[in-house]
Amino acid sequence: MNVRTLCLAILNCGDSTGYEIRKLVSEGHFSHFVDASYGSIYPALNRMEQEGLVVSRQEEQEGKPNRKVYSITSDGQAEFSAALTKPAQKDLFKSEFLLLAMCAELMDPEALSRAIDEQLEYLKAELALIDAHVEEVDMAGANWVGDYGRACLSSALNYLLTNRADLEEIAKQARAKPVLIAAE
Amino acid sequence: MNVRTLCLAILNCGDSTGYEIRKLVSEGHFSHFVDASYGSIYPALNRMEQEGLVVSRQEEQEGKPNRKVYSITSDGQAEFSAALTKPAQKDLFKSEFLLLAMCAELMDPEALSRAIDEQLEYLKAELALIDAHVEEVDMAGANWVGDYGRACLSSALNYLLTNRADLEEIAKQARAKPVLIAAE
DNA sequence: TAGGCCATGTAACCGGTTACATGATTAG
DNA sequence: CTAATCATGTAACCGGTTACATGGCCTA
Repeated sequence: MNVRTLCLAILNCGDSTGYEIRKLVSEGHFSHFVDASYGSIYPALNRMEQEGLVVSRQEEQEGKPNRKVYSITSDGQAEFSAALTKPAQKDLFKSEFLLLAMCAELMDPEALSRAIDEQLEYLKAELALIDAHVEEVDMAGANWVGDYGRACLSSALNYLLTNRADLEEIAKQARAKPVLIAAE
Repeated sequence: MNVRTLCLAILNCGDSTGYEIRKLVSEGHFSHFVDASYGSIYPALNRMEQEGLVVSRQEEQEGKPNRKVYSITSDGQAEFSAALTKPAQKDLFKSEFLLLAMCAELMDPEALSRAIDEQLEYLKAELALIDAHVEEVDMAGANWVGDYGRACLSSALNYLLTNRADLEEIAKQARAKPVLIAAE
């Protein structure tokens, strides 16, 4: 899923500006499963306007800069539909924390404990964000997606809380033993 | 986490070749939370050898091409430790499926059902992979990480199985009603 | 005999981020 | 007076992927 299609998806739900799209995808209720920055959103919007997939109008505001409000066209909707029809890409998940956890035996116990604390905070923050966003959004799918996210995050959180000691034990015991590599 | 550090992490667990590293990170037991391809692994390994973070030796094999086996040096271990000590990057999660789900009301019900089926298959396949990998690996952290993954994936799977009908209903009802956008 | 696995590597490309430029307004 | 928010945009950079080149061996 490239930024282009992402913008179409959001504009298909209603008119918006580049600024608002960025907020949605990197802080708002879309931010849990997509991301994009100004540097990719604005050029994408401009190019799509040239191609006739979206149109824009200037909106003046008092005390604030002008907004450039984009609307999706029927061509844009067609392109978006086409994107929806073909099989979705697989989820992408990258976790530095799990890499650390995998290498627990090589880690300094304190550094590991710190990493666990941070992961715990991160998971809690994500859960809180979902709660905050779901309230303020009225898309039909949003609640469903919110609950999906809660299910995953809370089971991760729960696992981490109840099993962190086991992981920390691995780091401690490895530290107690003489390092194997040195023995070779 | 860049490819460089990823290679160091793996070499810190034991000697390996570029070919093996790629297998581990994109098909093996690391593939659930990291990824990298030949085009980034080989250059990273070469550069790190120049910098003295790793060393290599040729190993001849009968009936197969030579292997270039890399070992981490003490300089490499130092760099890796440094990377472990500083706060880990947050998890990165991108999901085209959740984007579709969010836009359920705009989707063709059949396309949505297909997407759900595919997501279900994907989650099952990931779970099966974990089971397969955990058996063949002896790293201390691997079981812990495997269980973490199972916790997340199985709750996602479970949620999807028990709640897919609700999502499908959103798509169907939106289709039944006249499209709102057209009414504007 | 075709295709897949082993194994290493490179070059072109690309989708994106980071950092910057600009500038008014409002809140602390 | 400072920092943040609103708002749009660009240019340089970068980390990575894709696709290709090479070539022997093994399996269907």
